[in-house]
Formats: sequence, C-alpha cells, structure tokens
Amino acid sequence: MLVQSLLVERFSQAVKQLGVENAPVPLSKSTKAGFGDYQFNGAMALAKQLKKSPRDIAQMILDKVVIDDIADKCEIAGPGFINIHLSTSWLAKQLQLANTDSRLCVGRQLPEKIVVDYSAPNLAKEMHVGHLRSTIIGDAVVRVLEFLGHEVLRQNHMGDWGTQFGMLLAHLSDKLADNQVASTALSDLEDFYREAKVRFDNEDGFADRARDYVVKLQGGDEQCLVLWEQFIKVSVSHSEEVYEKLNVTLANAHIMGESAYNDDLAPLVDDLLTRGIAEEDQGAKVVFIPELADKEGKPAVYIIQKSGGGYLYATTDLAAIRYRCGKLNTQRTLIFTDARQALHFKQTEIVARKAGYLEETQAYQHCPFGMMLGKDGKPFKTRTGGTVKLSDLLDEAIDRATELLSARDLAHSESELTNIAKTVGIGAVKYADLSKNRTTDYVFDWDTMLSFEGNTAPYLQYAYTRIRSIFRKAGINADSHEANISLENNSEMALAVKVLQFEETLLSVAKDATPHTLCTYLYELASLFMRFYEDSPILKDGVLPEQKGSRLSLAAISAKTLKQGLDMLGIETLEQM
RNA sequence: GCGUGCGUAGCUCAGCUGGAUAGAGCACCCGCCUUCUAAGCGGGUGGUCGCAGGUUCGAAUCCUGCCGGACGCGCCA
Repeated sequence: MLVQSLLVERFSQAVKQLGVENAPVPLSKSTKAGFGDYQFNGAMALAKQLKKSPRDIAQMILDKVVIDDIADKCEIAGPGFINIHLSTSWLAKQLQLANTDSRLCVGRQLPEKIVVDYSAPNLAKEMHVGHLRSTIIGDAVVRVLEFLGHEVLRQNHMGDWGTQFGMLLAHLSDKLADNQVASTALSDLEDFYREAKVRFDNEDGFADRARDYVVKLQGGDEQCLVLWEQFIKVSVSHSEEVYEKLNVTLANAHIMGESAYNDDLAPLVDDLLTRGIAEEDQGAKVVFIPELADKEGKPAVYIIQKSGGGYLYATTDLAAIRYRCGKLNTQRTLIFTDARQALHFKQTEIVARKAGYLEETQAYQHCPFGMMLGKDGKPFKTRTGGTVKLSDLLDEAIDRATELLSARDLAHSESELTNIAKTVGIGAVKYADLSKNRTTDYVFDWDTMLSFEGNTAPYLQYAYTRIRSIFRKAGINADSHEANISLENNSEMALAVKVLQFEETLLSVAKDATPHTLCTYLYELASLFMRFYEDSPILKDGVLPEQKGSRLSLAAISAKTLKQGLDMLGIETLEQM
C-alpha cells in the first residue's frame, strides 16, 4: 500500500482543476502528531500565481479534492497547510488486507536484472571491521530488491589477484616445503601476511622471488596456480566463516574475483586501442577523459595498462562491466565500496559508456560509504596500531550478550541461551552499522556498537518477542489470526499509519541503496508498538472480545512487518529473549 | 592548486523532492514491575543547525563566499 502516492494522485487532480498545469504537489508525512497524518503544502506556492491568499487556495483545493473515502477530515492550518487525517475505517480495512496477505500487500515491481557487487574482501588478509559495511549494506539492499521482485545477481569481487600474492605464494611454498599443510600454515592470515612482509622487506633474495611469482602467476604457470589455488581456498573458507556468522546470503557461487577477468584484460586493452579510445602515453596505455579536465583543460588520465605491461584495477573493472552488462545483460549495477574510490568509478563509467560496454539504458551506480574512524577522528585502529578482525568483533558481541543474558534470571536452556546470545549480539552489531547513513565517515565505538538498549536491534527483536509472547499466552496462532480491526485510540491509529508505510520505505531503500531508512522505519514501528502495548491491554481483564480480537490483529500485523523488515536487514528474530 | 563529500544537543547520529515549535539513542535527573517479558514505558535538563551573505511567503535543507578538518587527483586496490 502506497498511501502517499494515493494522496498525491488525489491532490494533483484537485490542483489541476484550479487551472494550474504541472504544479508540484508537495505532500508529505506530517511533521507533528497534531498536524494529522499527512500534509499538503502546495497552497502557499500557488498564492502568487493565482493572486489569492494561500488559505483561500487551500479551501478551493479542499472543495475539489475527492478524498472522503480515505480521510476522515482535512483541515486548513497556519498559513495554508492542509492537514490530512486518514480515515480510521479505511486504515483498518487496509491493515486487514495486509494482515491476510503473505507479502503484507507490498507490490512487486517490474522486474529488473540487477548486479550487486559487494563485500569484496582482500583475500591476502583476514576480513577486518572495515569490511562490515560493504558486506551487510550490500546484503540488505540485495534482500530488499529481491523482495520487491527483482532478479538480483550477487557478485563478490574478491581481491584475489594483486601484486601482494607474489610475496604470499613465495612464503607459502617455503612452508609447504617444510611439510606444513596449507590450512595450518594459513590458520591466521594476519600472522601469515606479516611474516611474509617481514621477509619481503629484510630477507635477501626473497623480494625477487616474490616478484617472480607474480609474473609466473599472471602468466598462467601451472605449479604457481596450484599454490595460488590452495591459498585462495583457505582464505575463502575464512570469509565464509564470517559470512555464516554474520547471516549474510553470500555464498561460494557468488564469487567473481578479480582473477575471473584475467583472460579478458589483454583483449580489452586491444579493443580500446584499435578503436582509438585508448592510446599510449609515457609507455603506458591510457584513456584521456576530457569530461573530467582541470581548469587548464588538461584531461584526466585513466591508466589501463602499466608501462611494464601489468594491468590495473581500472582494467579489471572495465572487464567486469563488459561481462555484467554485455554477457549477463543487466539493467542496473550496484557497487558497494568505500568513498575513496568514487573518482575511479566515475571515470570507469565514462570510459565504459564511451566504449559502448555500458548502454545508455543500463544504470551504473557506485554506492560509496564513509570510512570507519576511531574516537579520535582518525582511521580506526587498535591500540597497537593494527586493525580489528571482524570475527573478533562478532565474538565480543556474542560474549556481551551472553553475559547480559546470564545476569538475568530467565529459564532458558543452554542451547536457547547460546542461540539468543548469538542472535542478539550479531543483530546489534549489524544494526549499529546499518542504521547509519552510509555515505559519511562514522566513528566506531565498542559500546555503541554493542549496546542492547534504545535504538538497537535488540529493541526491535524485543518488540517482536513481546508480541509472540502474547499469542503464546493466548494460545492463538498469530499467522492465521484475522479478526476484524477497529482503531479506537491514538496509539492504535499511529501504529496503523506506520504499518502502512512499509512499502514506501522499501521503495526508497531500493532506489537509493540506503538501508538506514529501513532501520529508522522499523525503530519507529517498534516504538509505536511499545506505546500501544503499554496503553492498550489485550489479554487483561475487562477487555471486550472484539477489542481483544482487533488488538491481536494489530499486534500480528506489527510482528509480521517487523519480522519481514528485520529479515531484509539480515537480522533474525526470536520467540523469546 | 583542483575536485568530492562533510560540519546539527556533552557523546553517537536521523532529518527525502525547501514547510509550522529542528528529532532519536546514549549520558544525566524524576516517576512506573502482585495482571500480556522493565533489553520496556512516561516526564525533564540539554541547540546562535560552523560563520556571513543571497534566493523565497518560508532555509538545517537551495546558491555564493569564508573557516575547519576528511578523502581523492598517472603507473596500489
């Protein structure tokens, strides 16, 4: 149900009848509870044009607008606002429809084929907290897009082909020669990387061997590839552990690492050269981009092949576009990486469009996110200067949840306790990250990240368990409870309006790739449910049977919406906590 | 130097196409558990929305300039 669109439609009809063509119809949710549910703000803007006072115009619009079926009353307020109070019976009817529909009356969009490129860890190292954002924001967007009916192709553009692999492979080959097994040698990737780096910097001849390995690897040397595959296999299994713990939908099948495009790099450079899009400059193959010229008219430079012959990530990303937009024929590509790469993707898009790898109808959307900073405002590091491993953060979250749970006197079994701690802890970490606007830098703080109070995932999960508990106690199946709804008090009304705003929230998330708006929505929904819960008793004595049925329906649709919404954030719900 | 994005309560952050008295959470203060889970609810303290102009009936939001710090700008990804 798209309430706002419906109202916009009605009001634009009315405005048209005033003889104004193409006037904007500024209509939005009301900013305050006393101002109705939605407000129309267009009367003021029309005052000059129609040479009438805004309040008179508001009255004229009210005379024309057909809205009696949706709204109980519309009133003119202040300079000429029209405050719309939705009809209680209409709201009740919409809620009932949603309550009996498995999709909560959220429509399916015209399906698009969409590639979502996210997570993309560097396989040379272990995943650290910085990878959290790309992974879970991307995953949430994927889930929303799929729920809305799109065909989504997840692609994990893993960093599995860089220069640093020479060093790592040289080190690994020595370890294996010492009869070590790859999985034990690589049990801690951070340590392994550090050891290799020390040797690279200090040990005679090691750096040369490392460089040799790079050349051999990119040249397709058999033995070298075997070694590489062992390394990748162990490293990928590390990431998979994290994905599993994080409840992320990324799987093995979604891996499309940098190496996957290796064979296409040389032909791609050839193609751009022969078509005159790229040229040689200072020994390198480059594309000049006049669209991004500086003040003196000097075009930006986009290097696709180094003077030594090596390829860069620009080449790989162009190849990725060729594959996704050419072979897979997708209509939209979403890429989640940090904001520092914004210029690179802008240039990549320009070049790809010029070369025709990207058609005009194909959208290419870089979805940047800010850096994670420490409390001092500098890039986040541990006290010793290293990064925080993602798996350590998640373990800490589960530990703190376990601690909190055992301090409570609840009759949970050991296995329930483990499950609740995991669900709450992981949920809290994910929500802390997802609830922030992704585009700006943000401060990492253990206590904020691992808080279980206020605007957090546990709050949402708790609201859900409260509802489940009511149904358990009443012995009623929440999924099949469809009693009539009648909205009688303010908290019921407010909750009802919020429930019906679910679909417009999802559309906004899908359009802008911003899951934090879904977080805000769910928090407001849960918050309104909590208020309803406090002042509208359901199972207590003195509640009339119809009232009980209606309130149970309201609780049921709230629970379904919460669960569905949390599911799209990749956050699990619980029956009890 | 040029470009991108940012500056909102003590802290962490929302604030969509300009709308009425700028909102949450945390922290702090005061209330609320013999009846649906207190990971909760109600109330309170706390703001020159970086500064100065401009556009507008109306600006945290749009434009310009300045200040502050962040990131990026030819062989890393």
